[in-house]
Amino acid sequence: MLTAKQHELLLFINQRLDETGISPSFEEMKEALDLKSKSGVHRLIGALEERGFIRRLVNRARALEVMKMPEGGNMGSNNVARFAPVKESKPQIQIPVAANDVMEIPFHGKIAAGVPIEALEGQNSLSVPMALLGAGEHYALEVSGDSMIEAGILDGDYALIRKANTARDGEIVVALVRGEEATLKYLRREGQQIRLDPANGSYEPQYYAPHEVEVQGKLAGLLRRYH
Amino acid sequence: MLTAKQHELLLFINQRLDETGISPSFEEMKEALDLKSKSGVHRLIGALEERGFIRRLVNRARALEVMKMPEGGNMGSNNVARFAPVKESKPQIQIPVAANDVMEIPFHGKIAAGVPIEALEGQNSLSVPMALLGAGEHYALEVSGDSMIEAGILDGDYALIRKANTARDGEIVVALVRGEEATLKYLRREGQQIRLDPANGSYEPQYYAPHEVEVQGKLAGLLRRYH
DNA sequence: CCGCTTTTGTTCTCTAATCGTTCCATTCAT
DNA sequence: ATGAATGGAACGATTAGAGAACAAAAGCGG
Repeated sequence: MLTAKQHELLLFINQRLDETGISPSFEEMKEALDLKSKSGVHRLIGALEERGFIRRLVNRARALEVMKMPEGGNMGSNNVARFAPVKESKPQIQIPVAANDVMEIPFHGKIAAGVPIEALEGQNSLSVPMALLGAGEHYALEVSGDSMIEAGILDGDYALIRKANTARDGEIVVALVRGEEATLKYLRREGQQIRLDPANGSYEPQYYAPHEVEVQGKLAGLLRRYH
Repeated sequence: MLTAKQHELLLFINQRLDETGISPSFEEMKEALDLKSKSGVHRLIGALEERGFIRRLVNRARALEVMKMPEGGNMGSNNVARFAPVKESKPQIQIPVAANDVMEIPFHGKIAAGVPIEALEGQNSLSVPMALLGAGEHYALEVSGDSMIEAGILDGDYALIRKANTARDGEIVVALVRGEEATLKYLRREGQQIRLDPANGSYEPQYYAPHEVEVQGKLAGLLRRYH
């Protein structure tokens, strides 16, 4: 895979990086390889780069980085046992996912905005891993307010909702109340009434007649971003 | 990868972050490098950022963050055993998936499992919307336990972690304690001590000496699945 | 909440030294 | 000889240091 000189240079670079953390300059490499011109180093670097052993920023001073070492070459400063043969310790480029475990779902704006959801159909969409969703049709909402914090749902979170007209007791649903207000709540039935339960001690459960509440979907997943 | 000055500055930043938790200002860095103008510092910072060693918020005071350290450079707080093999010193490149705004990140198992994270490198991976991540290298962990429930992080959630060696006060980090136990906690500095704060009234904050705690990353996002 | 001051970060211009790139002549080994 | 490796030197780009003016945040007092 490598010529003697290339191997020697690679070893030198790695050693320097390891000892000082500073890449050698072409001049220094020239010295180390006992060459009399930098042009040779330039070619060797090119070869090493082409073969994927090093990476670099062109035209930048001392901007070398060792990507992998040939078999037998010790690398790294870790004095601890080296578990993996160097080879596999540098998984190279990550293979792009075959877009099939990802799903684009529409983003419908904020919930608890006092507006029925369907109203604000934006064309924004969000890509989410399919693993978070099940079968069925989904959409996303941004959670507004703190009424569900005790369920670990915070202001600003993105709720992934599976469309549904019904839900079982205790599930978290998007409920449209009197055609006006969409909220995310625990759904519970109590006798002839529907009870929407927030998960926050400072809010009270709300009771409605069945015809006042329309289930628009149930919570299937949650995304949060920490800035 | 680095020139001498860049290396020196990086070491200084890392040390300061490690000791005080506060990034140095340009003025302080100027002094530390024995310069007479801040413009040089500015250029060095730019170079370090370009090379991925630090991250920063432009126009924000003292908003530096060390992403990785060069080989051979001792990373401040870990005088403790370093278990992680080479991996972390040579991060692989994360490639945004074809046109989509989705990224594959490695899944490293459960946290709070009593084992350093790097140790249980599976090759599992998770696709997450890029919108949830920022720049940098990320990985995912499954949250185990209820120590962070008051922060809306529940048992079974997937935490998306951005690799980093430092964090600011109040951030949620993956902390490796004494090289043994990895936990997700609020990081706070109290005098000469590191305080790891759970978000659960039934748990007590824990105090450690700086060298006992190694920050392995900070919380960047969260995924949850409702069955 | 407004305006003021201080701190901190950004940009620009010069100058000098270091560093990387390129092209071409030369040498070496088969 | 002939292809590959080497040497040499000119050239251009980056890095670095200094100084100053400017812009943007943060803190403060009213």
